[in-house]
Amino acid sequence: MVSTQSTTQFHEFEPKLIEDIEKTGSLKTLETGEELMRPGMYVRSIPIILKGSLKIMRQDEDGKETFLYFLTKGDTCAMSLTCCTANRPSTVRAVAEEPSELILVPVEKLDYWMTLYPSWKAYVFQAYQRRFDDMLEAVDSLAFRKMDERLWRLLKKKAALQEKRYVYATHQELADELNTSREVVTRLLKKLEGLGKIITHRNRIEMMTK
Amino acid sequence: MVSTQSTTQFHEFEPKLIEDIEKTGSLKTLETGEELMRPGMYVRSIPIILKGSLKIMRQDEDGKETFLYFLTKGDTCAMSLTCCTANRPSTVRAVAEEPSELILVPVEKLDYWMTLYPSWKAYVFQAYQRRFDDMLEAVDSLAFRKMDERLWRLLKKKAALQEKRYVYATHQELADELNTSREVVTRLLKKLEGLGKIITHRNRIEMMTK
DNA sequence: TTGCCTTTGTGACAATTGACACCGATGCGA
DNA sequence: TCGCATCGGTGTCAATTGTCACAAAGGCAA
Repeated sequence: MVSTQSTTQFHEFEPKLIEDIEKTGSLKTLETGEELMRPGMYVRSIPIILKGSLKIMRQDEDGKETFLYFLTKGDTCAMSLTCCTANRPSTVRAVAEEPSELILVPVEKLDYWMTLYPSWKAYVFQAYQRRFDDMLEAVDSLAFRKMDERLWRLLKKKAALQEKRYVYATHQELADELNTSREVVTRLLKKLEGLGKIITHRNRIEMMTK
Repeated sequence: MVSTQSTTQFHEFEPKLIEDIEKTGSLKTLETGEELMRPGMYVRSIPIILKGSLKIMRQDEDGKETFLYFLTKGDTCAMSLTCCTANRPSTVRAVAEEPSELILVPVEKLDYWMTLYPSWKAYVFQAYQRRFDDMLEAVDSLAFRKMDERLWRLLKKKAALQEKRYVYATHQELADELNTSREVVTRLLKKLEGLGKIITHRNRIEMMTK
């Protein structure tokens, strides 16, 4: 049972639906870096993010990774939707980018609520649509941009997430998210620093432009 | 009005639905290379592919392109689904890979049939799911694989589409689909030929392994 | 046949990125 | 304070890919 407090932020949901979500959903808290999902895991519930953000990553067979997109307040995971309906294991990794809170809704409700609540149906379709856009942006980044711009955009996204001027990450962590090496990130960060876009600190990067 | 012939291949659809599709859908034929959709275009109908295949490409601002995935018989375009429901223009390009036939279903039916026909709902969700998988594979290709393997896999996919041992394409066309240069493709094809995987001809590549 | 356009082949070189080695700086805990 | 693990900085070199220049080969039409 979830407190009314947490779900009333979804204004577009019917009161009855919010009630249903609170009744059947369970609250989950994640620390920064904690995993919600990993490749191979079967998903039996749909997460709706109340607070914080999740980083969605794709892994290859050797464990190499690449960042796909962030999920933030109000978002839900399209992978969970597809995995649940097809009863297949996840093919992505979801990890908390910051301390986060989410509601886990049992899969069975997905379909049932779609027929019952128009707002739920709209929400699910909007989720698909947004994740499609996110995936296309990930493709753009990989296909068309060089590492320096990919890094710069990643930093801006991370800063925007928490609306802060500091991004807390080591060079190695950034390298992992871009599927490159730590040295390359160090070099490119120095370049960005030379351009006056950032100031590097230990474990932390200061963003100089909005 | 579409002939019964063409839609009866969708065995999972209820007879009533097939009837409805035939009543409201319009048939469209595409020559190889003909465009069904381009970025910026508003989509007012959902295409269901009856014959042939479509190549879905992503473009950047400068017109550079990268291949995303193929749609074949029975498939529908998830982009159309998201674009229609959100009433936004397309962000991808769809072009016939071979002579193709499709049914165009008016957008209004999308929602209506979802409530009416369980099989249509399942079809739409399956479409989302499959395109998600396709996008993930595109990301894998871009993020984790080098150009030689990307080229080899593209050739295999193209050969599999038509179940033939010849792929009809110039080096320039392949280069465009992989967002690289013609010279690189030529070099890598020579390498594949050296490995005995293909034989190159003018305008045509002969696949040696299944 | 001749001319011309398209396609393919290739050498040389540059830019980007990846890999390795190694060192210095920072910060924490014993 | 010392020891140690983590993090960041840098030089060198290699692999991959992109770019340019130019030539050869294939095929079509006058």
